Parts: sequence; structure tokens; C-alpha cells
Amino acid sequence: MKRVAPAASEPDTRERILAAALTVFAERGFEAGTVRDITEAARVNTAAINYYFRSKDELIRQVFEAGLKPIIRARSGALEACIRQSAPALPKISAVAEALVRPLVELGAGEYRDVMTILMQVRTGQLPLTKRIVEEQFGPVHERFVDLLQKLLPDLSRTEIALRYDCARGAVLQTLVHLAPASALAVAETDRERVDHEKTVRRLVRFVSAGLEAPPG
Amino acid sequence: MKRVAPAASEPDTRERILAAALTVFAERGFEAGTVRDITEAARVNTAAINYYFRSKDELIRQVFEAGLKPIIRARSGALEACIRQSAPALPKISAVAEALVRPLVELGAGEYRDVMTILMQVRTGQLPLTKRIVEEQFGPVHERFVDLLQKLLPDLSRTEIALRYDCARGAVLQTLVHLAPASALAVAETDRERVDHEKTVRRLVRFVSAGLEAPPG
DNA sequence: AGATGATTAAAACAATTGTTTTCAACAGGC
DNA sequence: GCCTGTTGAAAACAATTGTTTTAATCATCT
Repeated sequence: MKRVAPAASEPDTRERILAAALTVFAERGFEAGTVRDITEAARVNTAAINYYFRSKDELIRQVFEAGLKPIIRARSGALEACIRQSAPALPKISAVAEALVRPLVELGAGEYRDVMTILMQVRTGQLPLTKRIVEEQFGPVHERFVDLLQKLLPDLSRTEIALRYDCARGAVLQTLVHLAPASALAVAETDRERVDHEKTVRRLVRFVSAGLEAPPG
Repeated sequence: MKRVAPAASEPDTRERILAAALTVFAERGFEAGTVRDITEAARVNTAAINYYFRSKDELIRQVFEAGLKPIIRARSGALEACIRQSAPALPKISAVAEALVRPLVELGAGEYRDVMTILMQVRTGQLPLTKRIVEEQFGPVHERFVDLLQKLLPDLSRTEIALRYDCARGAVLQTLVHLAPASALAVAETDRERVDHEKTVRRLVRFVSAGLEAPPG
């Protein structure tokens, strides 16, 4: 069949595999997480993974890229919004910092916690495949952030800006490790946790802002 | 034999395995790095690993703990030195920042680059064993850093101090990823690279100091 | 020299890995 | 109604994993 009406059958197996793979990879890593772990978690047969995706590598690629996209979009959107709001003037450093921090914290503490975990695993670049994906996907966003920071901090060299931007990302990611255990469906999240995340965002923004606009050397 | 004279035989095989394991684990991770990878790199037999260490897990533990110790010692020593030099007054924030940054950069760019790589892999805590080791080994040092920062920044709550300290560590580690490829035995290191590392240290200290002493919220 | 125990080498082990095969169930188009 | 191609389950595949076994080699002490 040409898959004319993917109404009821499509979201089932394939989506279950993708969701289960994300969790398994986050918990055990890309290499240690086996396809059988995933099939068990998704309650599907072993062959299903090689049927829907051609191999484990392809599954990794699709899971990873699919998970990354919303994060990229959120950060990109936050950056644009921050520029738009201050236009025609340039945004303040703290606003740029918040555009960097808030999406990461909110997504990393919520629905996309597993993706963040994977992102951090990948940073040391054991798997060339995932390293390449990260660089491809995040490259443009990083460049735009550094470009904007360069305008805001004309006294700093571009390499110094890039290093400070790296520091900022590292600070946020390190904080995410210890962050509240997500639970996007927890009922209590509307109160306690969101408040905590708001405080975390404020604190991170303060740290990152101060670091970014430190006097040049 | 009771190994009375470990002169010539001891440093051979066992040390070769440890060194090879460190490299393999840094390149491929604890789970993906196989004992056969290690035996090949160390030019020893497969059984040697289970002879000298009882299992792969034990090898991981020993390699990891042995690698961590010099790092802990360096950071601990730098902190003490920084306190001693300013005594009886309290050290400046920038001095504390340097005590945090310099050992990590110098070790992480030199002989202990592989350990640093492993340290970053471990941060997401897939392997409970390694996570426990990190917490055990680094716990005391972290506490002393936070204690000192608390005295220097009495207006901040302890949780805020802890978060900023986390940010600082994250900033340094993130920078280490992109750092010069080590090569502890390279001849040219005495000039070009050491200068670069010195500049990196200065820049990191500036970023971290500014972040640490940002105004409270 | 002979004996003892440490060390290494080669082969085999059972378990687990990713992947393939085989076959059954099911849908819609001719 | 038969046939198409998609979906799914069970079993088997070859390769690789950590580990063990077996036997040979080596050094040292008596």
C-alpha cells in the first residue's frame, strides 16, 4: 500500500520505538543501549527496528536529529525575539544571556530532558556520527549568538567572545545535570517546580551575563 | 613468588594495560571500549586483564580512580596555596577562581587529557559505578571550595554559591573540550602551547570571577 | 638442578550484540 | 476473489562481548 491513510496505524509502532529509544539512549548511552532494550521498552519485536529504520545507526540518527530540532528552534526563536524586542537598539547582554539560558533550562527540565542528557553525553565526541550531527545542527545558532555578542562587546576579540560563549553554554549544561527530574506530566509541576526553574533561570542569567561582560584582558 | 623485587617485571604489563585502558576508555567510552581494544593497544594477551584485574569493572575502577587522584590533589593543593598566600586575610575571588581553573586547564591540556575526557563522559552518570567514584572523590574538594566562597560572598545563600560553583566548573570543562590536543611529549609545547594555555587560564579566570561575584538577586 | 609460584600465550566459553530470515496476518486495487 | 505490498512475530544468524580454561614459560629460592 502507498500509505494513503496513515491515520491509526502510523503513530503506533514507529513512534513508540522513537520514544523508547530516546529514553534508553539517555539512560544508557548510544552504544550501551541495545536494540533489545528499546524493543522491550516499546513492546515491539526485535525486527521492527530494522524494519522501520534500516539499522541501529539510522535509528540513532533519527532519534537524535528529531530531538535536537525543537531545541535548536527554541534557541533560535529566543534569540530572534530578544533582538526584535529591543529593536532598533541592540539588546542588552542580560537579554542575550536569557535567550541562551531559558530555552535550555525549560526544555532540559521538561519534555526534552532526555535529549539534553544525550547532548551532554555526546559532547566528548566518542561517536563521530553524533558529533557531526551536533556540529551541523548547532553551528548556525552558535554563529548568530557569537555575531550578536561581538556587536555588543566590540572591545573583545572574536576568539575571546567564542570562548566566553562556550563558557556560558558549559555553565548552563552543568547546571542542567543537577536539575529537577523533569516529569513533564507531573501534576505538581505547575507550582513548585516551575518556580524553581524560574529562579534557576534568573541565577544562571546573572552568572552568564557577568561572565560575558567581564572586562577585557 | 612473593614479588620481592618488582624491579623490572612489574612496570611492564600491568602499567601498559592501565595506560592503554585510559586511552581506549577516553576515545570510546567505558562501555564501548572493549577489553580486546585494550589488550591490542597494550600488546598483551586477553587473559592478562582478568589476571591483573579481576574483571573489566575492576579495571575501570582502578584506571578511573588512579587518574582522578592527581587531579583532586592538584585542585586541593591549589586551593590551599591560594588560602596560604593571602593569609591572614581571605583570598580574592579571582585567586579562588584561578585555583579552580588553572589545575584543570594545565592537567586537562597535558598529561591528564584522557582523564578529563573520561570525567566529562561520566558526568551524565550512565554507569553508576563511575558516578559514585566521582562523587566520592570530588565531594570533599567541592565542599571546601564552596565553604571558602561562602565566606567571600556572605550575601549569597549556600545554594546560590553551589550553583555558581557548578557553573564555574561547567564553564571550564566545556572549554577543555576544544583545547589543544595535549601531546605531553611534544617538543614545541614549551613555547606556543603553554602560552595559549596561559591565555586560556587568564580568560577563564576572568569569566569565572565575574560570574562568581555577580550581584545577588 | 629441582621445585614453586608468578606470568604469558592460545584457545575456547557462554552470553549478548546487531541483523536477517522466515512466515503469518492484513490491507486495499485490479 | 486473487494478488499486491505493508506490518508484525518468532526464530535463527554471524559477530563480538567479557571471562575461563589449559598449558607453556620464566624467574627465584632451596
